[in-house]
Amino acid sequence: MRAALELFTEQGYDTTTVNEIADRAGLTKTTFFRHFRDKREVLFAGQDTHTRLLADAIDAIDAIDAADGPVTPLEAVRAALDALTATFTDDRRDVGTRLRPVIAGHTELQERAALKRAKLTEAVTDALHRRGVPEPTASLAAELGIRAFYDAFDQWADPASEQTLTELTRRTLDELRAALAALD
Amino acid sequence: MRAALELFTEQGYDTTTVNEIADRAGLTKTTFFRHFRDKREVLFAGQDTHTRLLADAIDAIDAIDAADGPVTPLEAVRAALDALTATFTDDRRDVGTRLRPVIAGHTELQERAALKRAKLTEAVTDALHRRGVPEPTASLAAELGIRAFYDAFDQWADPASEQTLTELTRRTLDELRAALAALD
DNA sequence: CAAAGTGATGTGACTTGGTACCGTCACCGT
DNA sequence: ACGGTGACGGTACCAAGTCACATCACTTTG
Repeated sequence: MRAALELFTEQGYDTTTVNEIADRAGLTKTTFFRHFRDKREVLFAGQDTHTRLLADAIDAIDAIDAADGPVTPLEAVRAALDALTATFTDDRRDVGTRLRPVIAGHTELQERAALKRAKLTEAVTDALHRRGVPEPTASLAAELGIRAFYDAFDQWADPASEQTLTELTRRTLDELRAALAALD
Repeated sequence: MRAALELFTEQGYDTTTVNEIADRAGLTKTTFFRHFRDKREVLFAGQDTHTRLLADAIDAIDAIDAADGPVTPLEAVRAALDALTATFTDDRRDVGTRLRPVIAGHTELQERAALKRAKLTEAVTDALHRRGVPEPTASLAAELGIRAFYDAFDQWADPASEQTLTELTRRTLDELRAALAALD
């Protein structure tokens, strides 16, 4: 993954061949494809981790319910986002910074990103279903939360920003919720 | 496009080569790629038409403003959806019906679909911006509308359904709006 | 302790999506 | 009759992605 990101930023995404990536990593093309479904996937690995993080956080709420009374869907989403964003420590910020322009410049990568986002939303939606939240409330809450995450990530990836991704996400979610009330 | 959809349903998406599609259409591989960016695109052509339809409908509202007073963002979105869904006449329903399972079975196609959806949302968002709707209101209204369209399309593609896509979309949008109010 | 199993990697051949370049042909305006 | 334009065919080529087979380290088992 490191080798790939380096080469992509050095010489561009489409002018880098999988063979080059594998060479720099000290591997072969075949081995590369054993770890990544395709060339794009090397930039999006870790998605499974993220979906699990979100789902587990929501599933873990049950214990709290009994103690502090019912947890609303948006509160559950907030908890899930806290769990997810906590893993984005400050030393990984530059990865996001370098990743963004590469994705922005290539449609095939935007497609993968769009699907990954949809899968995250789906994971949160399913987890909310497991808590008994009905449709379409569950997916609306999920969409709002995931959107807050992505909006916040965009700010976080900016080197000028100094806040935690957790803080940014929380604030963004609050702003979105406020804007919703004014929708109609 | 017809040749492609036929072959995909007959023998599966990945077992059909571009050469076969071109052959059945009486063309060559080269000509195929002159019309479609890649193999997937043959199933998603018309996206440009849809984005233009949505954007134009919203841009056309200005004339109405003066007459009947201000139009809210969601009303503008509703008008855009009416313009879009009006083009899905009943004789095109079976295309949607056959398209759905093909896309559902292939990740690469879901990616393209996810990006197309994002692009539609973006088009609506931009059009709302042109009307002076600020962020994040504009994109929230856009997301809600596009989601209503896709949810409704899913019902419409079901052969059992007998309603117009316009009707289904309108009703879905109303339901989503109602669920929003109950979000928190 | 040897044999067999397991999992990660390498090797090379192959298919196919996708691009580049060039030639041909029809149509159109002058 | 002439040159321009646009759509198409043909060929060669590159790189993504697959597959079958071999190797090697490590572990499990009799």
